[in-house]
Amino acid sequence: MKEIEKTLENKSVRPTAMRILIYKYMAEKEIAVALTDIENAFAKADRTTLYRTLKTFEEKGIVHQIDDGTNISKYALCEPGCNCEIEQDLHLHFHCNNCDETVCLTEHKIPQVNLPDGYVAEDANLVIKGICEKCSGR
Amino acid sequence: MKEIEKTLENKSVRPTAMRILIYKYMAEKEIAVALTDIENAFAKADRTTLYRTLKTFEEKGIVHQIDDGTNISKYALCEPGCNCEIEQDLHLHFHCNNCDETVCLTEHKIPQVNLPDGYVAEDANLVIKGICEKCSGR
DNA sequence: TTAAACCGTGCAACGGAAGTGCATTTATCG
DNA sequence: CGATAAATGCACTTCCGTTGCACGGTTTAA
Repeated sequence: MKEIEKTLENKSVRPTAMRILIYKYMAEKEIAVALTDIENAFAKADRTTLYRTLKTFEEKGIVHQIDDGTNISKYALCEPGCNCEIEQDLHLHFHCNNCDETVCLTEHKIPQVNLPDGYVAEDANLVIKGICEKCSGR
Repeated sequence: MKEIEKTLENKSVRPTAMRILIYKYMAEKEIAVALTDIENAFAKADRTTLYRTLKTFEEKGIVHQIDDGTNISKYALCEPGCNCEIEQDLHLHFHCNNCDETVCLTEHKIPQVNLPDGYVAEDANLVIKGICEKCSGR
């Protein structure tokens, strides 16, 4: 718990109770979460607060936003040392068509792609869809 | 014009006036279009019709849906011989951070990715974001 | 040919999610 | 303690995707 406080402070985010709880919630979940998920988990909290908390976390590099093709923004904690903004650091995401969960495959980086002349890459997003470990029965 | 009719019929879609127009519009545009784009282009047509037309087109393999990370579904015509459903055929998409346009890079396929044990890939989506040819000034 | 079935289209409305403005509370600093 | 800024909560708006229903034209079957 104290660790979370420290983590937030290191990223220059004030460790309020709400923020610590949200961080904790995301740390326990191993999958990417949507705003609605957090909303349901914390019935007490207002959606706006959660919304802005996620925005703040994202700006400060605490979480990264994931677009898994469901048209619902998901978020996941950045691994220690994750530099989302650097292209080489971009890992891919896996979305399960069965359980509808999205996970970070942190170890799997997005392969380098050669673009046509004139195109400049700044960011990349790769989502693989299929059946996840849990649902495939290994 | 007659060609479009034929194309639609070949895909077992009845070539109504509306559908031909929409097809024509998408063929002329070289970028992926959102429902709203079409809506603005055809002020007369109802949103629902366009929506369902796109759905139909998608089911019949005339267009493919593109998720470029803007949380707005875009659509683009399939190239002749495009088999969107087959993983090997998946091309990548480029979204320009400047002009906000999304294009298909049909020639650029999504590289094969090794997944952890237990994960089964069925589909993939790769979007590169950056500056497009037009905006980079070559 | 006429009736029935089907399909395409249009109108209205709903629901979910993102986002904004403003008031209020809470924390920080002098 | 008081002033200032940050965080939170409430209300509301907008946008997009989606659905239900009704009308009209076209196709199909008797």
